[in-house]
Amino acid sequence: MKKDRAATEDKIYHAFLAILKAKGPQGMGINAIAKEAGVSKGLIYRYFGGMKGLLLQFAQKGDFFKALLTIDENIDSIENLKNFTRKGTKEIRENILAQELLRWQLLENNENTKELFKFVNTRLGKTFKTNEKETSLNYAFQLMLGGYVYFTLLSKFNKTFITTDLTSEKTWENFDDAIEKTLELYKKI
Amino acid sequence: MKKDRAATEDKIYHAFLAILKAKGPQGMGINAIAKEAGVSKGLIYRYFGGMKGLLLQFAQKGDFFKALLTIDENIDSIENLKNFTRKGTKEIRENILAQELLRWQLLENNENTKELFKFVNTRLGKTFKTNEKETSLNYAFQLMLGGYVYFTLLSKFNKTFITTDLTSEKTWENFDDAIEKTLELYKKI
DNA sequence: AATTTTTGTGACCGTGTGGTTACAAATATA
DNA sequence: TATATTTGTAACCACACGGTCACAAAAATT
Repeated sequence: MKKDRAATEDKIYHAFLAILKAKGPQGMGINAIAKEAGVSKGLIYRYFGGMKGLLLQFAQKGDFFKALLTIDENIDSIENLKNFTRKGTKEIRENILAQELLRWQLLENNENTKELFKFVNTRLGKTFKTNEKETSLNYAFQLMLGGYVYFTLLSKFNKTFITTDLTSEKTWENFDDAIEKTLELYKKI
Repeated sequence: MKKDRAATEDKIYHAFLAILKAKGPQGMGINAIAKEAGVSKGLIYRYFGGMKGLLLQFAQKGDFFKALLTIDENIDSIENLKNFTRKGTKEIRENILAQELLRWQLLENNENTKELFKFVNTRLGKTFKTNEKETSLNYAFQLMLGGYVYFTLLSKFNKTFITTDLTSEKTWENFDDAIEKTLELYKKI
């Protein structure tokens, strides 16, 4: 049998990503990862230091919010907010890894995930620099983005939110338009 | 030993509620409920038909969104939306049972929870009658309410969202104000 | 070539899970 | 009072979990 530590670590790490994408935080576990990687779970402890170390590695590599990182425009004007929104909402709905991370944050914050979430938040803070002024616009914008995340996460297991069809592409366009429209209303005052 | 089926069923049901409130969907399980109720778990199967039946019972009793049910004003004008918002956001942040239900909806939708969530949604649909016109206002309002829910759920395990302090009462007032302000902007057009 | 170190495996442990069942105690019925 | 029925318990099952460990195979070192 061929032995290659680097390759094995890779297998483990990518199995971790695959599990997170496919099963979400619920399906995440040492056994599942080991099985997916086709490797003895002892190696996860030896090479990564168990789940905690694995999550830390994931955090430091930063394999999430990838596309959002390319947005380095300052978000100070409403016009820039609008640009950010389109890219941001698109990213959120396409990046399943990010979705599962955001879902995870709603479930727990234990010794294992603590460091990971700290990384996630600083990373988010870097890209999502709202103007620090405590304006209604700022809070309204945060609420709408939060709602976008909420509905995105909800859509995994629910077809509708009350009467709103979460499976329809038109719905998401309407959400986008509504954010834009709202920003324009604030622009006028 | 005294034997009283009705009393036992009550113990089980209230243990279920207590567990859901205290531990959330994650801590929910037959063993935990039986232990909390101080009763043999076999009775949960005999009297309720296991977790599925227990959830169904919970759904039919409708012990959630209690306060929201008292809001029977029609939400057709923006002024009514504003009233609804204050009461609605207050309810969301105070009703822990509702929070854990909403959290649950983000995690799974299996054979057990299926019927429960259906009930939850129809119940929500009854109280949360937005105007069915597909206006930007409507979508913006939904997004902001969704964001409110999102941040509420997030606040259980996270002190902040990026730089926004989720533990500060002022923050939630700002959110409320932002919604109201936004609605007023829409009112003017 | 002989020895040490690294890599990988599979069995094992304790614990917790959902679910069933045999049996005893209490209650209702006759 | 004797008999049937309901209520409750505790043991038990198979399984999955995280975690450890002794041991063998491969690779590196001497």
